[in-house]
Amino acid sequence: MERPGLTPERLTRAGAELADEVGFDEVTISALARRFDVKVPSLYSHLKNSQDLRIRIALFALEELADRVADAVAGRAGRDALAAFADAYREYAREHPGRYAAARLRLGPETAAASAGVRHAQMARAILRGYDLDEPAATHAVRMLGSVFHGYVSLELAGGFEHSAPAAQESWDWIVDSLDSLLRNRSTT
Amino acid sequence: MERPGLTPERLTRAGAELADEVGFDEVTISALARRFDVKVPSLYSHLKNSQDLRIRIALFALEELADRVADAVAGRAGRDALAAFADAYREYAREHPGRYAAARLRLGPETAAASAGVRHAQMARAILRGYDLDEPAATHAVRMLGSVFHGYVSLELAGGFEHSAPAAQESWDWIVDSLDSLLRNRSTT
DNA sequence: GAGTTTGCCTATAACTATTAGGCAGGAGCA
DNA sequence: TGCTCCTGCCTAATAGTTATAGGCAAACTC
Repeated sequence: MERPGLTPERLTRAGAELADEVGFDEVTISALARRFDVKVPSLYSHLKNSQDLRIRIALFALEELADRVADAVAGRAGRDALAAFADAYREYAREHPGRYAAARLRLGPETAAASAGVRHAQMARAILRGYDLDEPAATHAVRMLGSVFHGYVSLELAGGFEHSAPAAQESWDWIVDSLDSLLRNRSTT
Repeated sequence: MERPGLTPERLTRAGAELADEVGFDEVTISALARRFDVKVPSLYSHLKNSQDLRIRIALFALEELADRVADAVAGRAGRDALAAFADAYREYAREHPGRYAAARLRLGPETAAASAGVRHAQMARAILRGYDLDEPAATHAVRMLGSVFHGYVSLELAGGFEHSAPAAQESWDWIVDSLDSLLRNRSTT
């Protein structure tokens, strides 16, 4: 009898793929066991429970997304950086809807503090360095950017813009443009 | 044996209350049956299945929220209307987190078209009348407002602003203010 | 090569969703 | 008042998911 060689990492990765295929809410220990052709209780040697699986997928997605965003904004500044930042989020969500949903999972304070969520916040602040905002405006702006991007992406994923003109891409460009000029207007210089 | 007098409407309302207490995802046919002190299969005379229950709660929440928003913006225009619109959403979400989550349930095209979701879109457009935007800018703006408000509220409900200064209310005011000036700048007049 | 550990297994129990079919009490009619 | 019917909640049964306990054999350790 060949051992499938289960590990928390492999299970997490497979869980992320499963999430993209069937939706994060549909990620279940049972489905994961089926995918590895293994009985359900076998997974409990590697995962505490199904919430543990969800959290692992969330942390994995946060890391992966942070890497992508970091890569996208590297070497850019100002409007360019803002657009790269925004597009990185949107593209990740479109490519990996299940992982994106996972990244929105509510984490406990300790878990959140140890997650790549911290990098996300740092990168958002870095983007804003190009706009010369002082506190508390910079914090407000970070929150606004997070809200717009997350809100737009989740409405788009929910199909909100599917059956109406203009295309989602056009509104996205318009919004990124608007945010750029808004932030420039709010600049202290 | 007294009959509890179940109806789809009573079940929907109780489901909405349950959602606010335990979260929309935790709303279950079983929990609802317990709440009415009735056996689980009894509910199937009134509800097609658990997805049907979810959809009913979603439609109920959309109606209730639309009523609130309509009430809030009545007789207002411009910045005033924008703030009232925004606050109505945020307050509803804070007061009824489960119902708010329900209102974000993905509905089928036919169901969505027959829901109060249509009124929401109309109200957003009405707010923008005060800013003289032409198409397609008006549509872009509707999408942006929806994104910001939904994004902010869902990040706030997820606890994203809990452990950092400044208070969520301050950022909210700053954002509404910023959107107002952004829209005025984009005005055609 | 014996002993130990690891990793997947069977068995079991609880909860949820769903369907089928039964029974009793209230509504309508004589 | 008595009969019938039908509505509304019931019991019974099946299936899927989560979770725990304990077994057994393959794979490391020395």
